[in-house]
Order: sequence, then structure tokens, then C-alpha cells
Amino acid sequence: MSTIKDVANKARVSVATVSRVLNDKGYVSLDKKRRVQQAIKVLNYKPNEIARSLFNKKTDTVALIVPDITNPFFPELAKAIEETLNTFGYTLMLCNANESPEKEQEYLNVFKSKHVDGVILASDTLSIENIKRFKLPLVVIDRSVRKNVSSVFSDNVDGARQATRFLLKTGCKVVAHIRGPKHVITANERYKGYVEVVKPKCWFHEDLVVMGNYDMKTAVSATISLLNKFPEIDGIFAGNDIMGVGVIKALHQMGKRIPEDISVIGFDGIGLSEMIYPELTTIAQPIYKMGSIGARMLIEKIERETEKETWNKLPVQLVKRSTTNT
Amino acid sequence: MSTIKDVANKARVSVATVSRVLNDKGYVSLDKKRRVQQAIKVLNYKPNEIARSLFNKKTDTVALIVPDITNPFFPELAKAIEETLNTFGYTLMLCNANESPEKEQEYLNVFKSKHVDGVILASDTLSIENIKRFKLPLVVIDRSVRKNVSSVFSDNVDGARQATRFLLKTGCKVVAHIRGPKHVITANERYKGYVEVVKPKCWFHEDLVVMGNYDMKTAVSATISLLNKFPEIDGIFAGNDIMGVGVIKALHQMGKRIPEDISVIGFDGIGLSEMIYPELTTIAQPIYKMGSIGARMLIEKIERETEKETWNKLPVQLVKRSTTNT
DNA sequence: TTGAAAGCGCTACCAT
DNA sequence: ATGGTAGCGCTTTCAA
Repeated sequence: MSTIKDVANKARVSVATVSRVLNDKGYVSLDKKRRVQQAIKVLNYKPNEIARSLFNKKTDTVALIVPDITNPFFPELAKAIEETLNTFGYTLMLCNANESPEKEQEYLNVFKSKHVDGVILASDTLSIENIKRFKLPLVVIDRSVRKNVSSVFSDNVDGARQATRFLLKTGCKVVAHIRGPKHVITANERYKGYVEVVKPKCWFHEDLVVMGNYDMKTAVSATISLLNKFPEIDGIFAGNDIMGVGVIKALHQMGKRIPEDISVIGFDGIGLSEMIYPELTTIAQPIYKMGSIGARMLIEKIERETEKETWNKLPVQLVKRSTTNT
Repeated sequence: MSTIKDVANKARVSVATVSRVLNDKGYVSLDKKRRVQQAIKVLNYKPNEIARSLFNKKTDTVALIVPDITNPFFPELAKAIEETLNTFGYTLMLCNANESPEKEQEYLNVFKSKHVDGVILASDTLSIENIKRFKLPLVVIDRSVRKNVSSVFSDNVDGARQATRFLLKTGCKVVAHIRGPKHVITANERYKGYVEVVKPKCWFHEDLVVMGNYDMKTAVSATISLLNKFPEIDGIFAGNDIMGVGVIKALHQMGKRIPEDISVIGFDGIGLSEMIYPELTTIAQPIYKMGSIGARMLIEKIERETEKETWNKLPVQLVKRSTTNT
């Protein structure tokens, strides 16, 4: 690997001059400029970004922490973030915290030593206070929504209201909800939206809400126990699409027809929701947009060195498919 | 952010001494050692890995290039790789080439400048020759299998044979195959295994094989056109699980019963295959193992600085579920 | 317009 | 056992 020195030698100029043409900064005569460019080409020289970073205190890399890379929502989000970052000259370091606070903590330490320029957090095991101690430019996506950190997220409450109302409007008499974990904000918000709509109904009682873990397995068992206890249920609002898929699976197993016997609606709008049969009606988050906006917000923070925290609530959209009546 | 100098000052020793205790190298008296450790704690000092890398020529980072992060196979693989890497003190840079040769090329350039220690390649748009020019420690997983590069992959030919035979054994009379893209090696190998088994059959003809793109959409249309042309088909071997899901979807739409009318088998063993209904019978690759072995192989290469290329073919396993007869 | 040299934070060599 | 210092590859002052 050739260095700036090699280039300088070959072009018979000083390293300072090479640096100048590299960064297009300061004066350099056309003649020397050409000689340098020539030498660079001949030697196939590429600046050592490590050395550059040491001086500049900038690595042009950004880290993204996701809670579970295996949940299709996050790859979709990651893709958007990565693409946006790339167009601005950053590269992404994708980290899977695997729902473990220790790992998340450990990552933050690594980021600090490796001097990543900023981090996007889609995980939620650590408190924001804890993370802010690291003094890294930060934006939070989706899960953790706190007033005092830049964040982008969708309107979960409204989405849940829409979902529940839609079920009711299309003929459901008794709508249950399989909610996500207590410690996940989006789960709480979606629950809130659901309750708002059903609370006034005479048929509503708290046992129509059951806990899931935002994964398929728990949704299957939740569905089964729900229907065994309350056979009158004819609509289920799943806290996310993965659980929606679980509900469908359970319903199939139980021999229920969808949507004739029971309607199902999910939340997220991940690709999976249209892969299955019947295609899942869902509340679609603008996943790509969330990622792309989040990335831009972070870059803004990094480059403007601003402390200003901004807040971005995105609208969601009902996508009618085949697990609900028309 | 405090530096080694700050620590040295606070502990009233030289930076050399601090470096020694940091790396546990060379002699240092117990007294000074304690003073240094104390200072480190007080200042909350973390070594600057950038500076370290500049000297060591080692970044403890490894890059993984996947063709499409949105295909669930790759997150599962990435997870395994990341976890393994982490236990050996490396961090992973996950890169989504998005099936684009340009992006893959661009990434390689970045890796070179950022001095990643090695790369794991699960993508296949670039030729190995092209990649080898970069002279980076490299191991290839899954897709590109070349004799002259360290690689880990599963026994696709055998898996395809097993899949096809199983369909036949469970009563299928005419088995079709929806294969993956021509330029993807695994697709060719699976095709080969299928052909080996069906070639001797009197009912076999080349039109029973149709092209898919390893995604759901193409599988749906492939299934429909296949069955319209050849209604006698009663078994479909899909080139991967995503396409298997597409087949199931198409079959549902066409009102076919699975497996009574038509049996389906996939390939990969991704989580998705058991999320859908009916659960997809498939040939499971040892995904986690592939990732973990690949990561180890790369680390071996990096740390031993060996040029030796090793080759690792892993066995696959038939997982009987509900899309096939018993 | 150009080059010499200091310095980014760290490691390792060479004295002592 | 300890410290001074050169040097990793680069950028940026400062002088010329």
C-alpha cells in the first residue's frame, strides 16, 4: 500500500502539496497538480482513512443499533439508513444488540473508542440518560421516544385507532388486541390507541388484551388462549406484523376462516405482510422514510455540531388487504 | 476525551509506562501499575482505537457484504457472524450491496481505505479475480464458491437431491423446479441435484424447470404459469424458502390444496419457513454454523496471516413439515 | 505557490 | 523497571 510520501516522491513535490491536491485546498500550480494526480493514478494510491481520522477526529462512519436483526422490520429500516448515509459519504456499522442491555452497553463503548461520528438507536434496552453520558451525536428511531432526544417515529396511537376502528367498521363485534412488551414504547402507544376506541363499548373488558413479545411464537399461543376463553372474538388487532402472521397461523390451525370468522390486522407494513396468504391488512409505517429521515437528522447533527434536538412524528397508513372484510 | 498523556500526567509516569499497563506488556512496578489504573478510572480513559490502528495496522473490524439484507437468510447469517466475531474481539461492518456490482466495488474501496482487517463475502456480483486484487483477507460464504478462495457453503447438490427424492417418495408423480438465477452458484447446484434425480424419469422434460429470482414475486408468477401449462404437476421444489413461500401463496390463490393436490418443498430453513401456514417442508442449511465457521476461518486468516485457502462443505438436513405428504 | 515541521494518540525501541 | 522519542500517514500552520 503506497502512502502520501510515495506519491510525493514520485511527483517530486512535498507531502504538503500532495495533501493539498487531495483535499483541493490551498494553492497548487497546475503543473504540480497534474504531476500529483498522475502519480496517484500510477501508484493506485488511496489515502489512509485511519491516519486521516486521527487528525480530523472524524471517521465518516455511523453506527446503528437494532434490537433484533432477525425481525424483518429492522433490515428494511437498516437498508434505508445505509443508503441515505452512503449518499452523504458515510458508511454504516450495523449492530445487533440482540435485546441485551449488556451488548448495547458494550457497543457504546466500542463506538466511543472507535470514534464513530454518531449513532442511530432503534433499540431500547438502555435508558436515554445512560446513553447520553456517552456524548455521541444521537438520534433515536422507532422504539425509544423521549422528549429530550432527536427522534423519528410514527404515529402509533393514531395507527392503532385506525386499525381498531377499521375492524369495527368492517363488521367486527368484539375486537381483541395482542400487544407488545410493556417496556417497548411503541407497544404502549398502540395499546393506548386501541383502548381509546374500544373503551366506550359495552363488550370491552381488559382481558381482551393479551401480552405478546412482538414475535410469532407468542402471538400463536396468545391467539389460541384468547379464542378459547372468548369465542365471541371476531377481530384481532396484532401489535405488529410478525404477530399478525402468528395470529393467522393460529387461526389456520384452529380451522377458523379469515376474514369470514375472524378479521386480523397488523402493524408495520413489512414485506412479509404481503408474502403470506391471505395477505395481511396492516397499518403501514413509512419505514424507508423513517430510516432516511433519521439518517439525515443525524448527519445534520454531526456536521452542524448542533445540540438542537428535533422531533419527527410520521403519519401511518391503513393498507387494506385480505385478512379483513371489505 | 482524555488521552494517554493525561493519564500519564495524572499518574506521574511516562506515556510509555501507561502504554505498558494498557497492553500488559513489558515490566512495570506494582506501585506504578496501580497509579496508572487509578488514573484511568478517574479520567474514564478509553484508548483511542484510531491511533492504535494507525500504528498496529489493525482495526479489529471485519466487513460483511450481503446481496440483499431484506432476504431473511442474510440477517440470520449476519447474526451468526456478528456474534462469533464479537467473541473474538472484532466488530462487524454489515454492508448491503443491494445486488449492485458498483456498490460492491465501491465497498471494497472503502474497506481498503478504512483498513478493515478482512471481509466476508456473501454476495456474488463481482468476480473473485476482481476481488482478489484488493489483497484483503477474504472468505466467501454461500453464494460464490470458487476453488481458490476460502469458502463455506452447504451441500446444495445433495440437498436438492434429497428434496426431489423426498417429493417422489411421498407420492408425487411429476415434480417441477423453480430455480434461482443463472449467475448464482447455489441456484445452479440445486438445479443440478434436481435434474440428476428426475432425468431418468419418463415424465421429465426441461420445461418443468422455470426461472425465478430467489424472491417471492417471481415465484408466484412462475407457479401460476407452470400449473397452467402442466396441470399434471403435483410437486414443486422451490430453489429457496422465499420462493417456496411464493409457491404456497400462488397455490392458495389458485385454490389448490397443500399437500393434497400439490406438495411443496423449499431450501434454506429460514425462520420464515415455519411462520407461514402450512409450515414449509424444506432443506435446512446450517445457517448459524455457516456464519460462525466463516467468521472463524477469516479470523484464522487474519491472525495467522496465512495464505492457505480452505474449503468447507456443510451437510444439509431435510425438515419435514406440512407442505408435503407423509 | 511551496515545503518543513509540528502534531493527532498510540506503540515500541533504545537508553539508562 | 522506566522514560525519551521516533514514527505510523495524514493535515495544517508557518515561513519563505
